[in-house]
Amino acid sequence: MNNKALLMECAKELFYAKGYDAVGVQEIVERAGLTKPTLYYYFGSKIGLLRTLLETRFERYLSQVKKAAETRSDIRETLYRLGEISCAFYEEDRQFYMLMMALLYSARENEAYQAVRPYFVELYENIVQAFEREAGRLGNMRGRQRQFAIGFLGTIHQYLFLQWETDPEEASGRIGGEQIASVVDQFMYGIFT
Amino acid sequence: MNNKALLMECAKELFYAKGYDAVGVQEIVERAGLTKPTLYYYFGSKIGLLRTLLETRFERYLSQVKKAAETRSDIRETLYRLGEISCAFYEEDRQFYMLMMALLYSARENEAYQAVRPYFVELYENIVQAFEREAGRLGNMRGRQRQFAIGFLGTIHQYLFLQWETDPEEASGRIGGEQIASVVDQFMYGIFT
DNA sequence: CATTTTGTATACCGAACGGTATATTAATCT
DNA sequence: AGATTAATATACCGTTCGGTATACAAAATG
Repeated sequence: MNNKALLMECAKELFYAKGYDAVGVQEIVERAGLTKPTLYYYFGSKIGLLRTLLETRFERYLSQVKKAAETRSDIRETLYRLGEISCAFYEEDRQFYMLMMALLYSARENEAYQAVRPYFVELYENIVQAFEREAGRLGNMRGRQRQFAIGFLGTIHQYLFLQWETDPEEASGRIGGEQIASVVDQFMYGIFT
Repeated sequence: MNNKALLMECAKELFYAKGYDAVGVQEIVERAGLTKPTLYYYFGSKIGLLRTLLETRFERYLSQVKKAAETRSDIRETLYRLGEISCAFYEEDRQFYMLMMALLYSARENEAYQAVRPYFVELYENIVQAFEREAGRLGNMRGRQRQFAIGFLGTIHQYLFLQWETDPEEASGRIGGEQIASVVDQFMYGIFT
């Protein structure tokens, strides 16, 4: 692992454990066995480091979501696929997933929140689109696509958070596909009745 | 409003807007038109201020939850009641509610997280107890009371978060009781099938 | 009225903060 | 080989951080 990647990994671990604001630049470079100018050489600033970290890790997830949300198929099928993708993203790096959620829930005026926000907006809008297309076909959503999108993302996250509380470390292995299906089913029940 | 209450109010607003770590003691006292020794006179430390704030506002909510969770009645009825109490708590001070949630989602090693944690543990354990009693009557929960408790709290929060996203300020007025009922119903469907 | 308690301000502390000017080494290019 | 660029370190910057020693005023208490 080169020093740039090393710094991102160390920063991720510390941001996850102590929170973005509570971690100093000094602390990050010490963990990496480097010095401050090296960090500033690669990232320009502390927030630049966070931004690069988010970009690197979130982009692939987002592109998968985009593809799934654009694929014309049954809405239930689309939601299954989105659930699977999200779980895979969670399993790939649980710490990173939880860091993202913590940032999402942090204060609006905070730099760290503003750094994650665009990614979640894009994620959210892709889900909205999926419901939007379904509405064009069924016409029974009464403009509640945005609520459904938030609700769906919330439901998935709630399920993953439960997994996390049960077993934070990666011991238990993959999450079963049929479990995701039942979560989606439960969500669909709440929506279409 | 006396200076102690004033400081707590200013701190709440700033913590909500910028995050606990991102707010300096200086900033709090400036907003209140006071000086640092006054803050330290009342609260001893920055974290002491947060702790006092949480204690003051959370205790009443918690006592209501306790009462509702202990009351022997149909589980559906109990969950309705808990949903109502939680919504009332949210409406009483939306900023404070969102601050609490942000703190709950913040990093484990963070002082601020450790300050809210006990309250959520107690909240959570009261909900577990309610399910526990229901299990004693029905015996069909297979030890999943803890999961149900997290799931229930998550569902309620998800609903309130949706409200918040739709209208952060207090314009829209009270949330209807029948809406809460339908949220609880949806949750119950997921659990008992 | 004297004394103690409560509440507030001035002025300061050492430490840590994010960030940088400058130098040096290691690798790449011509 | 010489020049250039990329990558790293030493040592420092001013600012802000959480917190405090001290003094003083107002209010309560004897």
